[in-house]
Amino acid sequence: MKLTSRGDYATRIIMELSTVEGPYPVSVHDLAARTGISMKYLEQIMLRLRSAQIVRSERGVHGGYILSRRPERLSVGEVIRAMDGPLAPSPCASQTAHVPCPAYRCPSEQGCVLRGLWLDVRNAIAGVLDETTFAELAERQRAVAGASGGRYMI
Amino acid sequence: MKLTSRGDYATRIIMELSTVEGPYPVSVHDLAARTGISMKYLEQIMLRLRSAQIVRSERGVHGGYILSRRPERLSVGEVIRAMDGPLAPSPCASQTAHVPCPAYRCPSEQGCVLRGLWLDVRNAIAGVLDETTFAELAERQRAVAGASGGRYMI
DNA sequence: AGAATCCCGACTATCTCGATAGGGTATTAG
DNA sequence: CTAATACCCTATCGAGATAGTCGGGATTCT
Repeated sequence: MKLTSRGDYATRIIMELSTVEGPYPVSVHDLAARTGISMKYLEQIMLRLRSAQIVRSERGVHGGYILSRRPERLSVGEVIRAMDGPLAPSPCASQTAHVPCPAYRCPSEQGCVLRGLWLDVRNAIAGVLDETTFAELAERQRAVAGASGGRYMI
Repeated sequence: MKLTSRGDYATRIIMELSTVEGPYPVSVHDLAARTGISMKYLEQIMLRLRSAQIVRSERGVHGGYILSRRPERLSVGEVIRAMDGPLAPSPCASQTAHVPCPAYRCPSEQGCVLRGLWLDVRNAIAGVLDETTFAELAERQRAVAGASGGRYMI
């Protein structure tokens, strides 16, 4: 049930973008500096985020990436799905990209006990990730930063 | 957040073993026939399950594998962990195999907002998988099999 | 024009997954 | 005792994903 580094990185990046007032565009260069991710790899991640319409880009000298929605309306689940695919542990339990099991193994989805279980797991995961917005994460960030008199900590 | 086929298979296998009265040993040959998994691959899975002490084996002519505990005391979580590792999406959020993030990326686990989130996800997953026993699954299986006048369906 | 920036495809190691293969060891039936 | 039945163990392999890296092209601003 692992998260890939892409998913983890993307979440960090979007957190970073969520704390930008403005909004004004942030360049890959700046994002790399702020997160410690290599520029080239970060660039790839940004392309995926853009094709998922989570960010939009502006080209040219003062270009960069901007959230395409306000952090209040952007959930962690969307970002993870854009990077790592469906949240469900098995395709047969996915709500956003459902694929049934091969028929010879699972003759009926309705009657499949395991699918019911994977569905419970999927719902548990989605319950957390789809209900957590980046506004909420930014809020938590401010709380811990304030409490610890804190330096940058992502 | 994917389950591997090993995890899926192992769950099916243990479900199968949970419905064996006795208990008496079931051979790899029989398990393969009942689940449709190739014998050789199934054998490997059984070795892992044995080294995790989820099943024990008996060698010789009437040998095979037996659950080492009653299905009431065996959770799906244990089986998944034995096959696919920790349930947590990130090692820093694992309770059974905790590994901190590199310090340059995450100076303090206490203050890490993302770790908090991954921990929520981990707890959501574990809440389902550690609370579901194979006795419970076998019960559900009987319920749907009865309701549909049912044939073998795993 | 030139600098900063995004855009895009190719490339490369490394790993894991899913499986197959082949032989070794214990137990028991006959 | 021996053959059959089973588990035990290690090695190997192809395909695909992961985690990056690299080089250059296109766009925009100064």
